Amino acid sequence: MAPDDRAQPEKGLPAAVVARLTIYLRALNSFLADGVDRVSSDALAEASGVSSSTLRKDLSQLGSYGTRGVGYEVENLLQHLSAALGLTRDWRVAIVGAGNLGRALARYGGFGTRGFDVVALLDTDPQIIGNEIGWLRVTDAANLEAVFERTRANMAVLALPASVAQSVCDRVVAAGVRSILSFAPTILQVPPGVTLRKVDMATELQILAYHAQRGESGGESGQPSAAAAHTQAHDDAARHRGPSA
Amino acid sequence: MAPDDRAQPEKGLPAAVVARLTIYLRALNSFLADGVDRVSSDALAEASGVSSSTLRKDLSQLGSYGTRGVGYEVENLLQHLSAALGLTRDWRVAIVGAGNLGRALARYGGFGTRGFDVVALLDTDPQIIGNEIGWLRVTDAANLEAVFERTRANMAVLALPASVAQSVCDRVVAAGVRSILSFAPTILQVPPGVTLRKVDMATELQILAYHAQRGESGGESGQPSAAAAHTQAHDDAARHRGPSA
DNA sequence: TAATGTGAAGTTTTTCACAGCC
DNA sequence: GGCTGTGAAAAACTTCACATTA
Repeated sequence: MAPDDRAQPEKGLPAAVVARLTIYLRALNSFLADGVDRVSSDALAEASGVSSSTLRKDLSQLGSYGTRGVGYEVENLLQHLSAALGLTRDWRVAIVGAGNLGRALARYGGFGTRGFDVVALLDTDPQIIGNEIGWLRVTDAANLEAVFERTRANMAVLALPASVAQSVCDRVVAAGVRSILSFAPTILQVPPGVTLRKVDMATELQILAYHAQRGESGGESGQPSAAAAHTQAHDDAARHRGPSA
Repeated sequence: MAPDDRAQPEKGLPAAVVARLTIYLRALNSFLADGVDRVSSDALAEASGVSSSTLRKDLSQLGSYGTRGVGYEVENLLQHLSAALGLTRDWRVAIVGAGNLGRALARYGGFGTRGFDVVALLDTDPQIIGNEIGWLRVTDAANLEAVFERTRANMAVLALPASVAQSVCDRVVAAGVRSILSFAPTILQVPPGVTLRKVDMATELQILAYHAQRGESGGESGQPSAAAAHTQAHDDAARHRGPSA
């Protein structure tokens, strides 16, 4: 049995690849908006800021969605990438923390590519609870568990000060959420089976500082390839372990 | 051979290492706040969510700042990490875009660990220009070049809609900034010599979706090590090329 | 004795180069 | 002819294991 083991998005993709797929997705959407029907691996790689070999290797892990001698059909590839990333179903996101950042995120209408519904916005501040932000009303974080159950939120975005981040994170996990995006400037611990990603301006600025500090070294400039001409930084690496069994 | 090529922070650190240094920095600050004087590589690794071998390898690239049989002095290591990351000098950050996100970032007082001064906040909206946000007054982005020169900003944070991000980015680069952190949900192209990092909720959610979609696979559970028990995702990878000469 | 620092081994990721197909 | 898909080579990164040193 099992005539074809290839093209199994369910099988487990390297973290670095997943991170790049999101970039390709954005580049493809951009091409689509410009009315471009087909792209070559070179063109897409250029727009994405990666090498064309990396791009082809990445895409080949999902299956053979290109046509030799021609390239990739933008819309088709977009479909397959979306499917691979799990964007065909809808995700219900609860934002915890309606301070400056939480409000900004909630109002951020173009919530990336669609597929992510913000279903709740919570806070503990009585002055903020009840306010209308975007299409949402801020609910009391004291009822976090109830709100998560009612809205069936399956992702949480933490827009909280560092001091309360861990305890709220624990409650969110206890409420059954296993995908968390934290904007809190602190290290969080989550149990196995929960995926946590972290976005942090301080970290990013520090990395920029490192590169700025050492100035641009007098690197050699003989690279005939145009593929390395631009600069783009991105992230990757998400670890998680199996269920507690 | 080559008796001592080590301990040269100026020599170029792997991108993955730089990303982790920022985590160690945060963990160390946390230890410091708790009044802890010394940490072992095991303890610091645990708090940072990495293996102790990785931690020691990383630190050894900076030099030998630990004491065998004892561990690392928190304050001392903090100093050395800060120096390695270029955080001993001050960086002047201009935030371009005073919409919801830009305002949130500007008000974000604990700007990570200190070392980053927000020196300007710019926008094009006449209704926003002149407003006071935090300790700043919003200035007209039409004068971007003048503002950057006057404030001697050497880092820029872009909190802009995708539609104008590239053109503003170009102006920022033309103004001489070579370190840019973009929150705009779009791919940006910058010339060689400029370091760009990108923070993007859509990307992060998509990566979470991927992991959530494939559920937690029934991985084998025989790992005796406790080092992999928690989950933390972080970023890395920043490419840049030599000066335009 | 305890815990760092580090060569060496192992694993993952990227690049190369070209076979295969349109 | 042109461009994808992919094995093989190269590079980067992580883990292991232990010599080393306070």
